[in-house]
Amino acid sequence: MTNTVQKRTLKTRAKLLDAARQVVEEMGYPGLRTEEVVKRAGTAKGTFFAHFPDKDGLLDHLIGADMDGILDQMQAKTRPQTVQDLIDSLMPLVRYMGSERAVFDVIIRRSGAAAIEDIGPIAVTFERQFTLFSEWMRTPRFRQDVAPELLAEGIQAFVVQAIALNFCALHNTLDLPDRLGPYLEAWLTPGPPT
Amino acid sequence: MTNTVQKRTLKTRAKLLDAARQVVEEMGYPGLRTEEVVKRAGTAKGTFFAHFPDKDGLLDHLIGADMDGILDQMQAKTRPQTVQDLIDSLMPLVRYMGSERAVFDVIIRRSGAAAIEDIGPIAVTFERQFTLFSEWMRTPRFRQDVAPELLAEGIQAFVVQAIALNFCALHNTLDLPDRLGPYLEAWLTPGPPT
DNA sequence: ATTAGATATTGACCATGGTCATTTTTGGTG
DNA sequence: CACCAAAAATGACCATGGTCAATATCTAAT
Repeated sequence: MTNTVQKRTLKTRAKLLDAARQVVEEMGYPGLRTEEVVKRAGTAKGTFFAHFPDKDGLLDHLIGADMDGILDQMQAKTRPQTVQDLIDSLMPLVRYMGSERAVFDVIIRRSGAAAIEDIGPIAVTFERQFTLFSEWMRTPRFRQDVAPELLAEGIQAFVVQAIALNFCALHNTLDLPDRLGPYLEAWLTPGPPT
Repeated sequence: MTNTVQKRTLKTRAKLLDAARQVVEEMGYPGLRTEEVVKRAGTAKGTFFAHFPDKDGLLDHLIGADMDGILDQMQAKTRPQTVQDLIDSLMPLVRYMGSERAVFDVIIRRSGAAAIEDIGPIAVTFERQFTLFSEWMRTPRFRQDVAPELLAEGIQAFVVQAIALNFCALHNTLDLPDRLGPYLEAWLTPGPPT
């Protein structure tokens, strides 16, 4: 019994991803149509859905790859020493996540998965974030009364909150770093307790 | 020039909402089809979209109404005095928000709006939450070094985070209140600073 | 080189959300 | 009551994501 991935599979997948990037470039995420992707890739529609479970699956790959690149940059830097430092380090990721409503929506939808087998690239980057942030928190510069992992999850929560509020007409008065600042100050370097 | 809302408008809208509730009852949110709603309401499809901007708009109303009811209950209670107390008060809302993936997704998508004019029922309940939580935070039982409003936004962020992780295969090991506990302890009653 | 079975591709087809020009109903006015 | 303009309802139609039985292609074994 053969059970190999054929070479053309990788080629076709690459063609689809390239075509998709091109379409996003030209029409933006809201203008992305599977028909158009398939047309440019020179494949049939069915091929698309043999490679990706659905349109979200494609977006997951495109956006996940971008996020992975940003995380590479972040990982190359030294551990942030202050909250301001942390925000500076976070901003590339935060700006990307909040760059478009369509992007943010996909990221939120795919940041976790109901089953292990459909964990996609974005969900993987969230695990990477978690690991990286946990590592960053292992310093006396930030509060020591709770585990670094908990602090890391909190950072993720506040990043999402800040971006979400920034998309909201009632709350988009503040710039992203200005919104993130108070959250993270309060979370990571709390003042005197009551 | 007449410029009034006709009586039948309200009737039709009520029929649509009733029909929708019925369909959700029978098939759940994932099984909700506009065709089915319209059929049961005895109207044409176009009528549906004259009353709601899109399917999400209908869900916004259904879910927003539920959340409003829960907030009524919460508002009737006295101000929570401890984190555990707070969690108990929050749980009805949290359980509802996390009851189904489909419900959570709509809530997240509609918790804010890009333009004032398309703020829907769910977005309104998020403002209500914010006001209520801010009020709850006006007590020396919780940390005093940051504004109650900031604490309130943090509570919202952690509620969303807890529910999101609970839907994720990699993280759904903890029960919701057990996940929320550490977050809110750390957020509202931080230990000795570094 | 042939063949068999696994793997990949195809495109007609379906399901469903959403549109809009047309028709019907409403309620105020002379 | 008859009339009219605004408001509401209609349903054929469109756009687009997704399916699947049929077909083509690959690869390994002989």
